[in-house]
Amino acid sequence: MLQKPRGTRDFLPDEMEARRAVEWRLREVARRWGYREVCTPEFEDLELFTMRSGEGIINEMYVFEDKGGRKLALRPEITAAVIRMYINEAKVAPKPLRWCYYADCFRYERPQKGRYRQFWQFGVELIGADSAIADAEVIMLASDMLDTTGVRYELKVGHLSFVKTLLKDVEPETQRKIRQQLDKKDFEGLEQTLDEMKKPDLAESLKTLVATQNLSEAFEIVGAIPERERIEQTIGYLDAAGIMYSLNLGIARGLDYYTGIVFEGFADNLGAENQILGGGVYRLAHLFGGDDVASCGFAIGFDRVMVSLGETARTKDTVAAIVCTPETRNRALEVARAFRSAGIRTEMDLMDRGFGQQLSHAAKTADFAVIIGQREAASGEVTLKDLHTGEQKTVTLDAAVAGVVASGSRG
RNA sequence: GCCAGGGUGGGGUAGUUGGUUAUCCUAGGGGACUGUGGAUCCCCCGACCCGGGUUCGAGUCUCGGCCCUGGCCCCA
Repeated sequence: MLQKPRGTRDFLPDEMEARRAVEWRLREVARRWGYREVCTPEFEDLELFTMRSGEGIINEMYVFEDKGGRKLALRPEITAAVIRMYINEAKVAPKPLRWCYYADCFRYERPQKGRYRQFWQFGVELIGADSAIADAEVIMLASDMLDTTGVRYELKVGHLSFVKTLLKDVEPETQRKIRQQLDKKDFEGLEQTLDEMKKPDLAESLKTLVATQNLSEAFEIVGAIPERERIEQTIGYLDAAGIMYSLNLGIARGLDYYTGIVFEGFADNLGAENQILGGGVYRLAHLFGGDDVASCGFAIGFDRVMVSLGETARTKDTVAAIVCTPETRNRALEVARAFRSAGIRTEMDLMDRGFGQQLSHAAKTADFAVIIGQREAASGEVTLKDLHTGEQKTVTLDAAVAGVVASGSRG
């Protein structure tokens, strides 16, 4: 038997409905904040991704050559494509741009819990607003969006300037290493690295920095930094808005293009792959030949959110099953159309089942049976049977539709 | 890329020291039933992940691969 490709998944209707429900809640929150949806190609020039991250990531991407010999890649993330799109199509649009997207991405990695080779991200990008309130808005939106999914999470907010300032005399390669060690709280490795550099005194400062929840203390450690006022303002807005977050100045993020505030969200009931959100302030456009516009954005790992939510109760469609005889089928089609026009999911027997079998099947798959036999066809009424309670009554078509609609709004 | 545990009808399972046509439940389809439902009875459908090896004989032993689950690594 043919298998689906490694790391991909099939979604049956129940799961799709659950996913769409969460997806639409996210979209609705984004809409309320003014973030409008965009869509970029599923594949891009390979260069778009290597320009930013280096050739190394080719190993972790789906890369292919098309019939014209172009080197292409399935998108491993969306931010680069959105910024390319901004430069191509929207450079002169009134700033700021508030965009969001929901899209699948592809990475060639070893699958495990919460990590798949095709996965979905819901993200936002705020382009062209370079201010404390802009940074705060994106973090507040992140918080709002995670809240609406119902997932239980922790939001960590940091800023790259602290560590960068402390390490400003350190060569880039070592900086990278130290930031990773900080991110992982690998203090032994950190001390070793600093010893090798003959700067053991830095270890204490760095360790205090990543542990502190106190912004003033952090500023004392690093001394004067130009971003101080903006950071204080951003944090001030978050506090005033009552956003639940914790300060974590050791957040490294993977990439060098982040320049300011960074933040990450973690689900509290997942295993190794528990990061469900990541984002920050970055400058990327100039890499792709655009202006040096400041942007701030984040992406939510949609699949991990769904894993974290688990088998939560799903909103179920109310289903009406039409039960009829061959002679009354035309009338039944008319009745079905009335139910569908009222927004009710309505299904008819397609297998020439007998009357009793239709009911038997309806009892398994529907909430209501709408019975149209000879008697109902003659009188112009329908018999509406509530399949949960067993109650039934013969009423007008309008009354039957109204009854089913009312039960749907109930619950 | 590394480590561990797995893979028998759609789902869940049994399968003895290797031994006939692979067990049971469930789901699905058909029938009985003929205008009131999940019952009952009958019938049908449908599986040993793939390939090599050992053997008279492999679901079972062995090797390789594929896939799944969890962890490491990485994480744009």
